[in-house]
Amino acid sequence: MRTSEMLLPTLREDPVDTVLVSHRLMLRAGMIRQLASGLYTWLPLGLRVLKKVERIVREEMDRAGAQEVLMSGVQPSELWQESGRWSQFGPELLRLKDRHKRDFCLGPTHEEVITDIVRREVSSYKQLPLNLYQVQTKFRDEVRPRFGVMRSREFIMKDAYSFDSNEDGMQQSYQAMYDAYCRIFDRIGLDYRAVLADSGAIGGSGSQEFHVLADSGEDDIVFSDGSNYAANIEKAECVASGARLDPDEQMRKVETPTQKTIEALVNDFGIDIQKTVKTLIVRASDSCEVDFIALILRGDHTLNEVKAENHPMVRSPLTFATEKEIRAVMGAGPGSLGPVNCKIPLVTDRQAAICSDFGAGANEDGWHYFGINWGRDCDDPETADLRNAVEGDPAPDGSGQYLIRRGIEVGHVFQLGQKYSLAMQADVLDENGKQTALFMGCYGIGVTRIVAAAIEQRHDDRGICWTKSLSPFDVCIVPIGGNKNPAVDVEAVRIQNRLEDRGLEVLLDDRNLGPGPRFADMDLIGIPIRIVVSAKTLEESEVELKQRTKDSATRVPLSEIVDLVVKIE
RNA sequence: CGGAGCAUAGCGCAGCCUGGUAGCGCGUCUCGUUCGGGACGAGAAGGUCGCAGGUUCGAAUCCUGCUGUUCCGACCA
Repeated sequence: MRTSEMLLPTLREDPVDTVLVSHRLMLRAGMIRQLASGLYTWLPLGLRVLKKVERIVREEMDRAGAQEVLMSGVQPSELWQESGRWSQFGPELLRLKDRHKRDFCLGPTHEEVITDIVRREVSSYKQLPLNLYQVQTKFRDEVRPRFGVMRSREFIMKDAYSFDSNEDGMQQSYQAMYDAYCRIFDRIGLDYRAVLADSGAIGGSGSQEFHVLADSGEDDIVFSDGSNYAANIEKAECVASGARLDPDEQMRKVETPTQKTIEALVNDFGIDIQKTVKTLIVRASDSCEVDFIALILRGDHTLNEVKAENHPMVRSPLTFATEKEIRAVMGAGPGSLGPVNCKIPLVTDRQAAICSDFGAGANEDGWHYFGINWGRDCDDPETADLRNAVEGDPAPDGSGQYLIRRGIEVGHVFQLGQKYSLAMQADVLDENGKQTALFMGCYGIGVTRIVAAAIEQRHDDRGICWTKSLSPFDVCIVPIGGNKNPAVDVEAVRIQNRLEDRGLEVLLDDRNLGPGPRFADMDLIGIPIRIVVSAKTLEESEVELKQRTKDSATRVPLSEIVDLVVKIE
């Protein structure tokens, strides 16, 4: 390929309104252009990278025994009503009507469609296990698309679905996908971690996410410094550190006319923040006899909304009480709430439950109690894991302490179990001729997001630094001074042909520009190997070889250049 | 959905306050020179100033409404 014939609209200046390096570099390198909020056109250079990712994904999925299919991006509402998600999904599901006024949606995922095809076409356990995947455009009407293709509304995802007749089989299928994912991310060359995850609204039992570690990531990933334990902060278990001490103080009531926050309480009374608790009022689940319950956390901790929502007494979705509701049930406003004389059920975080001699609101405006002790001043608490982990927390397996890093979610594997097969009557006959609902797994990889994540991890101040596995071209050739010495251009083309004969993808930068802008562009678009052909080096039958991530170039005899380049990893 | 910006040539921006011929840099096109890290000269093209109303003799500029887009927050298999 020649740059003179390619649509390669590189930008010299930084585009405005780009927060992420990857977004800025993808625009500058001419990989993508924005069409509308959260919608992008992939230009030739970007598409080449995208296809590299897709190819690796396909090869490893095929190797793991999955079969590729392609499902419609537009889906009929009936299937979604059957699974119950037509009403569960919010405005993120883009709904539309056809000319006959029938309801459809743009598929944000394809569990319903795949379950439908399998229940129609698969009727016997002998046809299992089965794993079907596709590489498809998904659409989710994100509230706030941002960061270029990192969080766009339309994006390409590889989604796979496994079907087994029993739970054991499902777990084997899940493990096979987990292993395939590791191979995929290894081959792509990402620094990633597999972490435990909440299965969220999609439902099911086991779930792990694959995260690329990057400061720009949107998720907090919690690791143990002493073992392989790693989890999304949504999921990372928090155990109580230490044990509750015996009471030292008597409970006393203190007037706190202006102290409505933990911070004010700590500042104005000089008490240890770890000797305070805060009280949050949320709507109770339908199974409770009351409308609201109170969640208690230690003063320096924050509520983990996913954990809270998963608690049987808490309504899903998590709904905080309004100030008016709080006053009605508690008799005091937020800022003066606490466990003593609390009129509604309490659920207390494990760590808050081992506090002693602590301070909390008195459920009376303008008053707090200090020196509170569980069991003496209020009931012994019903405990649960409700808070977000913080660095230094003990790991639940006792192996060490938590560290927290940012991660970009690029893959997610779920054991769905029978959630969809039961809702949609996807059954097969088992060995005994008995109807049994399928055990499913689903497995996603954010293909477009991987391109951005790879750039987040591999770039410098001049531009992108592609790994060999993702680079849009293997080598670029920059001829210099061809206008003076025609041998330069002749030799550049000869090298190009010889490299292409060896199976490499070569970009020849034959634009009628000075060397400066061409070097800058080749650095920007990140081709890992650069060959410079100039009159100066040609006199000695040599060319210059430079690797994108190395500081200096080397001189190589013309006769050896092709063999040498082929060998570079 | 709350809050805050922005919208003028392909890109980046000035002009708006104080109404009166639409500008600058980069890029693009032509010719010539130039070729080891974003060259030089000469010439040229390119704009319903986001859209719709209003005020005015006259609106990019003032007023109203709308749309798009970005950022912060909430949200997010």
